Amino acid sequence: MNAVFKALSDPTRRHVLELLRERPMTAGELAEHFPVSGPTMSAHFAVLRGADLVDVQKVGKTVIYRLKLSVLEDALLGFVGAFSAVAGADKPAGSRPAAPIKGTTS
Amino acid sequence: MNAVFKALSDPTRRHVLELLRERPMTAGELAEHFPVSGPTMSAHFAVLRGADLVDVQKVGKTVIYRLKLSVLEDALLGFVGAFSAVAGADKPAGSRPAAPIKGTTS
DNA sequence: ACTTCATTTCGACGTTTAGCTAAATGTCGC
DNA sequence: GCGACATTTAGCTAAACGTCGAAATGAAGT
Repeated sequence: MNAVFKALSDPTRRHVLELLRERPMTAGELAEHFPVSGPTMSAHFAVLRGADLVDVQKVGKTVIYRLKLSVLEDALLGFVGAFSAVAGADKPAGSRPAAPIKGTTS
Repeated sequence: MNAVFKALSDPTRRHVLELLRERPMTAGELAEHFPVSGPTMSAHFAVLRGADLVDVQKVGKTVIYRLKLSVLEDALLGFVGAFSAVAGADKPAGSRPAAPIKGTTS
């Protein structure tokens, strides 16, 4: 889960995931959307694989990347869900900040 | 928004936000939860401030940090919301992956 | 077999980051 | 004003990161 947030910390990788949201794409197809070198993109893909955010399928001489939506959701919604009552994520009842620390607003 | 994901990429900072979810806390109070030095924590706080994820209030010789939930939600839910139909985040209708690329699962 | 194409691995480089200690800043009680 | 306390700033080191070009791998096509 730490790996997911690490993977998400780079704009290029987030953009890759957004592209993958529409449809699976090959490495080269994805790479066309970015002004960086092939090896750089390959490194980004490796990070996404390491976070288990994508599925890989080798087809001939191309590699198809496919988004693993559930992993993204589990990490992101699991985290935000703990903060606010949203997304069906079951969060503890006592989530409403009430204790005004020690001598703050008084 | 990139700053938010960057801030979230560190486990310590995520944990700080989780602590802040319960109630506002002072820098020292937060720092007690982590095995790192004060200055290191201060640097983490600076990142969180830079991402606008916390509000700061100086009270006497202490500094109170307060979670800015809406910023967290905007970034996180805005991102996940674009992927799946969840959290009331309005996402485009054509989000269902349908095009099976070229010669994939066939 | 040889070439070509798609992608990854390797080795290097510059930047960023998390961590530290020491020192500075600011606030309180005396 | 002085000393104690809370926090930040400054200056540093080591590790991690994003990027590259060159080389390696692997699958077709000829």
